Amino acid sequence: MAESKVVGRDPEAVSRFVEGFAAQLVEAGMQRMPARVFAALLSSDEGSMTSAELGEQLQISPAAVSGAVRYLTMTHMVSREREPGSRRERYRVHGDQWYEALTNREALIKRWEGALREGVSSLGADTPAGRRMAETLAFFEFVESEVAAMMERWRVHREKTFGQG
Amino acid sequence: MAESKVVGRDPEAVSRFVEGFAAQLVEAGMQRMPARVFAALLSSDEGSMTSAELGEQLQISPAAVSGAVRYLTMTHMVSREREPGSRRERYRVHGDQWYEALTNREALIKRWEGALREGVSSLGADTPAGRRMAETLAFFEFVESEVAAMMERWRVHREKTFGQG
DNA sequence: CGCTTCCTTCAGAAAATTGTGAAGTTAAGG
DNA sequence: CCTTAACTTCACAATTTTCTGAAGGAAGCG
Repeated sequence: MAESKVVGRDPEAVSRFVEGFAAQLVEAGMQRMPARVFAALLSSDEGSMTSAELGEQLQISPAAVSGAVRYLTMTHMVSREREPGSRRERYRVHGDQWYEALTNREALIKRWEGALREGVSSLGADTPAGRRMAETLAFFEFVESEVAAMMERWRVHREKTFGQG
Repeated sequence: MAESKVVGRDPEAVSRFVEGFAAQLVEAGMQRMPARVFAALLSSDEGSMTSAELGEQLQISPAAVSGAVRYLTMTHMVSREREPGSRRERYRVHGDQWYEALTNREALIKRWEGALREGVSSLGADTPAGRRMAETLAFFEFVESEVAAMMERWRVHREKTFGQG
């Protein structure tokens, strides 16, 4: 289209993507509003939006934005910035920080490991069930150790493919 | 304790583990009943239980067992077996098949990739948002390719540690 | 120093999810 | 072939979750 440079973004196309991608995230277990907010940020050209912009695009109240953003910052998917000299806050999805958040179920896995350890000792390490749980525990420990290395390889791969972006 | 060989399993300790581990799985996004059923199977010495046994241990109706099991079999966390010459069904957690299910968000990731691809082309590969999404897409493709290799390394590691179990 | 703007918190209404009982279906065993 | 045991499906009730409007609080700007 001739107008592509200035208008560029067809709001309808953006919205379609946002809602579609958010729906996938919801199916993966994320709450609806955090998912929609995250998808909106991901599809913004700046990689960041203000609370008001989010509210308008998603047709939700400031309260809903606030709740979603609280969740997203707590899980490190999004960071908040103060626009200098303004009461406005910008919410930003960083280039790669959120990849880690998505895969980095660190705290979660730690707790699973704790629960499994307790299971092994309370059911007995010498019982069939105890052995099965010990093996499960070993699996998680293994994954944990591998993920760090994998993310490092990703960083290398990413730089090769996209430059230091 | 002297009775350890025959009684062995303190039902209360088992229940404590089951409910505790299930709660962790719930926090990770799994539905309550599937989580409880899965934890119960995991902590059983045979690695399998009948519908009736599950209903009794978890104090839930046959309908709830049925629903939970449907979910678990669909996600390949559990397999079902017919007890030969009986109407009873046994639900089993296999040694390692479920590890894969847990990490193998294959179908899910495929759909994310689809949604992202659509986003890249509808927002334009030459826009900042498009580039960000292309990079995200590359990340998922990278992870997908790495996970297979990681599971292979796990199998080797597992055999070394536990024998061919 | 007070006004205004923006964000957050809170209580409650609306909506979605979840588990049960009851009825229905399939298949073993006499 | 009929009986009966076991699992599944369905509709509904109860709980839980989710989002909103309204009130409250912090921070720039005149």
